[in-house]
Amino acid sequence: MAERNVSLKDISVACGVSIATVSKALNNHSDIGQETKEHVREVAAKLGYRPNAAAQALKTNRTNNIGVLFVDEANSGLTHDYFNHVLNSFKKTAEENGFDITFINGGKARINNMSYLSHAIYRGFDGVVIACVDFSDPEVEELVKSNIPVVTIDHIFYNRTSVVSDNVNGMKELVQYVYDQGHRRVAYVHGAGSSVTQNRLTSFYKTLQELGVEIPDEYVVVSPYRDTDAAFEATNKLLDLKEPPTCIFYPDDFAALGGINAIRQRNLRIPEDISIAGYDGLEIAKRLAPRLTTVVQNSEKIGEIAATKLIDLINNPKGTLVEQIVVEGTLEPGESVKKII
Amino acid sequence: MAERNVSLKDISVACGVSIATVSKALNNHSDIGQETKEHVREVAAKLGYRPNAAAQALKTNRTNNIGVLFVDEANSGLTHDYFNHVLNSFKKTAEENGFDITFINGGKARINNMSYLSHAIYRGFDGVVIACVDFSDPEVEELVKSNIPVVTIDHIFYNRTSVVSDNVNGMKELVQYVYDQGHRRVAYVHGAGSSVTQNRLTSFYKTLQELGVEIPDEYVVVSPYRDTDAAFEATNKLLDLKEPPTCIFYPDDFAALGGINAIRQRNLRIPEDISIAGYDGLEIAKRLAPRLTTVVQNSEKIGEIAATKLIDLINNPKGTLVEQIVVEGTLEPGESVKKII
DNA sequence: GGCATTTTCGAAAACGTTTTCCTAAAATAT
DNA sequence: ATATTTTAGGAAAACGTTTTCGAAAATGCC
Repeated sequence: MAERNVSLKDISVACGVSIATVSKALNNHSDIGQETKEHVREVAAKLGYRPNAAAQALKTNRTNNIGVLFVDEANSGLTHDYFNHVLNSFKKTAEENGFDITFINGGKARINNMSYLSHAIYRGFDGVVIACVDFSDPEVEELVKSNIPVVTIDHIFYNRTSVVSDNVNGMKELVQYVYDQGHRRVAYVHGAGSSVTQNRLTSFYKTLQELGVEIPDEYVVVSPYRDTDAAFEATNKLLDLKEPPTCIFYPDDFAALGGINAIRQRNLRIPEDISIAGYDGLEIAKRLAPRLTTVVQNSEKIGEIAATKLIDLINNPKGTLVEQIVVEGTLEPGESVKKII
Repeated sequence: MAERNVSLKDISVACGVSIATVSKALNNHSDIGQETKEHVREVAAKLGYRPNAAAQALKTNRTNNIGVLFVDEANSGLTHDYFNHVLNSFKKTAEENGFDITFINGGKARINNMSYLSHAIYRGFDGVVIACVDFSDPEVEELVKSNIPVVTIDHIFYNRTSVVSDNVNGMKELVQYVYDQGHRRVAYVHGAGSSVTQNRLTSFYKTLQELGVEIPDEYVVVSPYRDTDAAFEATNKLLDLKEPPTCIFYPDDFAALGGINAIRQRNLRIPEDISIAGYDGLEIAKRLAPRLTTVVQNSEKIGEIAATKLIDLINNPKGTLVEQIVVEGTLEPGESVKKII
């Protein structure tokens, strides 16, 4: 930080014009002559000028910066295999539109112990994307009620645009597929806690009901989302039943790994002895042997749409309508569900 | 953005003191009386004051913001399972120290087509962490030669502090382990391109040489890092040899999955018919059956140290010494290497 | 009570922009 | 030739802070 960065003033003295002229020339205003524009730009380039984001933000109230709220219970937002795909896609299209991305930090590690909203105001984010958090957190609510443009992912707030994966339809297809393979005794390891998993569970029940399949209460057991060890336990519980299921649904692919381990430990084979299905369509689902039957969520599209919508909102806060966008997933049959008869 | 945010001036009129006094009161300067301090703070809280980062940055030349350069060839930075663990850990300790994190965007999606350095200067990052990029990129070099505090991860630049995973020793232990299990015909799928994979390869050669094991040239085949399909092909090439290896090393756990698929496709069993080893220690390594023999890198520690060192550098640019920190990994024996004899 | 300190506070400049008006000159019209 | 319009550029305020320096008020000391 020894030498100062070159500023508009430096260019202005080098060019013999005013600061205003330099600013307007660089921003291509119409009230500056063509040759002065070119001259100013040349000198700016020669001097190695780079604009100062802080000064611009201070003056214009625009930062070209989007806040990302991406915290889950385990504080593992970035290592969450589904959400980091969403985020990566979000980041890509945000950057293509000239926006940077910075995290709104959570947990106890806050700057100055600021709330999410305070943090967003402090940094002057033009907009905020919320995903992968505890949506019942009052601080999230505070943020959602603010007048900062917000897009939520995989959760719907009244009066805010959101983009959600179609868990209802995805689960419906998955259940239908398993049913079509002949399974009637199906169990569900339910990853309680979020509207996402709740939607999946509800759809699970509803679809089976429509198909005329009844499932005993003990076929539905709760286990935290994305927790292989808990899924391991839950699976054992199911396998210990006097009449165990022929197929087990997991709340996510990762949890399915826990199930696989429990099953293998009993020297049972997948899918010959018992079938399983995951959800998410993570990379590993394809790579496992046997390939996991799952629903692959279109994380790329979700991130892209979220970014596009948020930027629309930023550029036109009043004129952009609030909407709920549902992104379809696709059933990936895999090999982990056996065809019965 | 309807209503203006409350500023120091608002507090100053509400309190009947000057702006300077308000600023000093909030920043706890010693030349403000205790009661005025308290009064100012009360009013500030009541009014819902939040500082303005842009104004502070403009005045102080500090942003409390760290730039993250995290781009790989496939532009999959965030979905890279090793690096997102590193980043997650980096983020955590940075935030604990009052720093935010924003990405320096790469690819063709640059704001105003700025170079990495320009972007960093534009945003006024207090420091930058570089990882997971093409380190031979001239733009990276430009950034590294600048006077912005920089810490690099898994790559060493002269005169910059770096924190690297000990790939040399890790690979040495892994080779030694495989050797101890009785393997003498070992092959290597080399993920060319980075100093990381280069170090692993070199260590592979060196350790075998020390052990008196010679390996034919065709036992080393190149394949891109983290590419399951390419690893699939590479594995097939190795299995087609008249005298195939008894154990295959992969450049990373992910690539190992490609190998597993190739092996399984031939109805060979792991490890009974052929042994394999990965590198990285990703979550999946533990979850595969059989559990993958690998070296687990201490991604959490790497991220934490990188953040700590960068912040040291930021807070004391002259007084902090440049160093290369090597973080040990740990051998995870797993079950994918068979004991011969 | 007078002097020297110490404490407490404020005026003002500065950081690097953008933008609103305003003016002077140049171009055009009459 | 004069009147009118257009074009090109500048002065200055403003955004919200921090910080320097100086001044006034309070306190200490004899």
